[in-house]
Amino acid sequence: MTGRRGRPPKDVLSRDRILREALALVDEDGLAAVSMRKLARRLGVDPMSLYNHVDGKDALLDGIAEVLLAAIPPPPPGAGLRETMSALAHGFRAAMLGHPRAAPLVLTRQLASMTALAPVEAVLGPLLAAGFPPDRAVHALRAVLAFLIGTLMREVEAAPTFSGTDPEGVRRRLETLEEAGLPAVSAAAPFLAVCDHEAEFEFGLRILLDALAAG
Amino acid sequence: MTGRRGRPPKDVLSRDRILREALALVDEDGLAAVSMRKLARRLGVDPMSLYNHVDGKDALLDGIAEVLLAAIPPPPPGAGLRETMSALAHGFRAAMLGHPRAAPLVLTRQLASMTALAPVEAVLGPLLAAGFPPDRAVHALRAVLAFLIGTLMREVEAAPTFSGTDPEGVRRRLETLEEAGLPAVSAAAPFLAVCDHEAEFEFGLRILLDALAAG
DNA sequence: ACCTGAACACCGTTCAAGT
DNA sequence: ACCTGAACACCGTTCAAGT
Repeated sequence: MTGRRGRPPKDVLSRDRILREALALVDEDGLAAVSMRKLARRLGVDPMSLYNHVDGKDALLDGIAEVLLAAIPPPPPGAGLRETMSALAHGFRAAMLGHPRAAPLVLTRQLASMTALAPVEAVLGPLLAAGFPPDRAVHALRAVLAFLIGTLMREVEAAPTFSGTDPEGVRRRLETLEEAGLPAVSAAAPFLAVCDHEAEFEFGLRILLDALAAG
Repeated sequence: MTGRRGRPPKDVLSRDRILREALALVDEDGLAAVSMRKLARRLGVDPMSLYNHVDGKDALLDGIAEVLLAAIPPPPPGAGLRETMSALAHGFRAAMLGHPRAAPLVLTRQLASMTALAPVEAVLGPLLAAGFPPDRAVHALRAVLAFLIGTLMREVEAAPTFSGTDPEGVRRRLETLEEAGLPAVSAAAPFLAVCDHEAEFEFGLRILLDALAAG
């Protein structure tokens, strides 16, 4: 009952509030725009106050990455191996696309925290239950994860025109590809000039899950 | 014959010399240490002189990435589809491992230059020759590339201890994994605590090439 | 055409001081 | 325990001046 009457107890600083505001800053202005000073300004606070809750800029970026990771929903409990892996892969993608400008933090950093271990457990459980020996289960997990990281990196870094929405951008890209004078590139130019990220994602994921089911 | 007598014509600045020195700087001190000023100091030149040859820091980083890409050897000319793709994949990996601290520049950036198009041509040619329709050839290329980017990112960002060389680091990691109290993670902990990057690379590559050959 | 140096508007972080 | 502000050692890049 104490400290909670009248208006809220004060918009006090906290690790949580700092991370939320930092994510908003990345969403709005991109990763390059993140600075301790600018973040402090947004929070109406002295830059050095942040250091009471966050262990420097690098730890701040790790923190943002963990917020993104935490947004991956757990897979449906009763599901089989393939459905579980597919659900987690789609959940991962959705979490990254929810904050495309922050996604490279997840895709680029080696995260050691517990938050990163939850999805690992969620994949490994069904793999072991399906009879995979632990070493092969880890192999499978890592192969799929590598693919996910690679495709999502392409998707979030891609210029919006690469998705094919902007016909002028596509035309320019087509032109560049043809001008290169490389025969195979020219022949495939219409397909190189655009990228249906979702289709690429589904294609690669299917191939990998098929291979794991077979192998 | 002019300007080449006595000692060399002067250790003059050039885009090439700048990129080589920048790569050396990344190799020695890491990406975070790269600054226009420090690079200029190494070259014995005013920072602003760099701008006569390179279009700012971002273009410099793109330039370094292109130097790395250019180191991928062309595949053996007479080879079949699978051998060609395998050779390029291994060449890509070798190029990144030659400069692990600079590799994220390649793995992270969308490169539009001609240098990036040469390997694409080298893959697409055999794919089309093998009868792949252009759209499926591009699909295949992108799936493999996504996997390569993901695995190599893991490999170059990994702490050296993750490779299993340092038994003390492995023990600490094992402990963390067991302490998490996640059953599947605990069961697979010995395999999660280390990573044989080469084996992971070969495993994923084989799966993908098999799938493409079959499909 | 290329190089220079001063200047501007920023950075992350340490440290001593406050409450 | 948390917040502050000055200070230090840096940044990338613009601009006017030199050769």
